[in-house]
Amino acid sequence: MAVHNAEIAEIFGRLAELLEIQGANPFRIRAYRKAAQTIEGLSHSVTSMVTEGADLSKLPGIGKDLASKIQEIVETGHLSLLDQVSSQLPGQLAELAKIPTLGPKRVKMLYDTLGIQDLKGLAKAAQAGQIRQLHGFGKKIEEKILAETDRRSTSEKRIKLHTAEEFAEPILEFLKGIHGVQEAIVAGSYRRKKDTIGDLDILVSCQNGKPIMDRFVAYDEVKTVVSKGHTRATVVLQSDLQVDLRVVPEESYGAALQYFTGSKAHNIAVRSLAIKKGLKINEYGVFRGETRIAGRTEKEVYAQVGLPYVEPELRENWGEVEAGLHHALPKLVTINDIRGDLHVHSKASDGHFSIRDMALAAQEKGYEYLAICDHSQRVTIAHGLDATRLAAQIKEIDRLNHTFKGFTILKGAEVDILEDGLLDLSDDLLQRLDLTVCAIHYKFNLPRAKQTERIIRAMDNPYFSILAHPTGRMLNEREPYEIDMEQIMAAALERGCYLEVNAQPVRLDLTDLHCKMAKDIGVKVAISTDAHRTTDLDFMRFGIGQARRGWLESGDILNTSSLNALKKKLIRS
DNA sequence: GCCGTTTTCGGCCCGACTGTTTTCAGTCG
Repeated sequence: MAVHNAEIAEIFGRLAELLEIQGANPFRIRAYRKAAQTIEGLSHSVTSMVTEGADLSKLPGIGKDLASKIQEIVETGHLSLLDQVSSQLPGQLAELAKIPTLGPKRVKMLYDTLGIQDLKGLAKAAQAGQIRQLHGFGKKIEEKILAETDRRSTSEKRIKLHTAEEFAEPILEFLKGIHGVQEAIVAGSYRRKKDTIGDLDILVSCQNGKPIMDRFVAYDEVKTVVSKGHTRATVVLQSDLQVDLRVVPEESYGAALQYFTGSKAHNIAVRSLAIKKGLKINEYGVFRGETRIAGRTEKEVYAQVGLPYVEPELRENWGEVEAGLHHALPKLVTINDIRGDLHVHSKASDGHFSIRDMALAAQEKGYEYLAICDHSQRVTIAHGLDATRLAAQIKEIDRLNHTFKGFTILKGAEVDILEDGLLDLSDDLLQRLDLTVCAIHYKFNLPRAKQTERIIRAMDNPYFSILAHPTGRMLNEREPYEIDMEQIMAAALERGCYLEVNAQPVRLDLTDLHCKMAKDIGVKVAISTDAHRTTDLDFMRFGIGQARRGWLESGDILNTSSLNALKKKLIRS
């Protein structure tokens, strides 16, 4: 049984958390965290690297010791050191440390003095007023713990980027309207276009922060004020979304934006570069001794440490710092590179608009083409098309195309991949289409090897063009099904097939890391909205964000091609 | 535990805010 990268990362992450509570050397803890991150960001399976005899200690942040620990995990499925540490400390202690105001030190204290091991015990002790009596604790901390243990039982999830926009944009408008505000921007993972957002980090530049803080905490959606100073404040909205505001003077805006955009790991890497150059970077600027030598723009901050501007989507410490030093950063795809959408629905299946309306909307966006891909017959819940209805749709599209100039509707279908890997429509019919997007809609729970085989067998069909929403995940709703993505991508490359980055905010599937894997393997992807209504075509921006996080350039994307080039690429050899 | 254009030891990002203190540890981002 192959151990996945995510599992190895998880083991190191858990170990780091427990070691932290034990009070181990913080830099040793950081080493485990960094290793976890490195492994999570790899596009190649560590298990196969071990099998191939690759030297793991060549990986950044992984030395001799961690290399042998990885080997142990790959070979045995677990890490004896973690087992040993877990036997000394109950595993749930790490969960407690995730509660605001509780960190490793306080969790250790609670465990040592009151024997608290889990959320339940914590809530009980807080209700009994035991916590406030401990040294270093008090009434306020106890109240916060109570509030949090209450809240935990109701909600606790990262929200989708799309949802975050709905909160962020109005707050931004509100802040921009305050007298004295020069610039206001949402930084953090929102700016890095992560698929989900834990909280909103907003940065404002102005000369005097105090009045802005006063207005901010009085924003009408604010439920509680967690903290408030002259330059930083944290509030929680009615919706339980946390919003952090940071105010800096204009001359520090770039440095603050860089700092506040993160990621944390990226910032550590950049600041380490600065140290080597005898510089110090903080949110106010880049300093040599006491003198500020940069800070107004992000670009000049990066320039001081010998880096070109790094796009926010790349700032994950997934190799962008090294690439920047070697002038090898990708020129990321932008929404303007997109020439068409290769997966949309019409009301023939579960869409809400006619083919003509969808096409007009796509043309309005400046696209050259749009592929209508309604569901196939098996997907009855979406009113999938059988052979007769699809044949009629093909004729309709041919007719409609005569009415458009400089714009082409492509004939497609979202074909269900049946359990045995066959496609849900006959080859006779499929060959009359310009392309197919093929997807799994049923039987999500096959074993990994079977599911992988199912998809690859489907790709054997000469009319398979694009694997749609390849992992099937739905953010906060459904886990991805088990597949060997590397094997699938290699198979797609071999057969002249493509993978989709489904731009639906709830899907964003492929993930960012999968995009990076696709680039490494050399298989191209289609960024498609899976639109069910005309306005859904705007989801393209989320797909673009995801692709950019995966280092993809215009040339890595199928639908940046002109219509003619696209048609050639869709012909399987 | 990692790492090296101060290289095999001695560093490791950096500052704001809170609560519990009475000068600062702990937490957070």
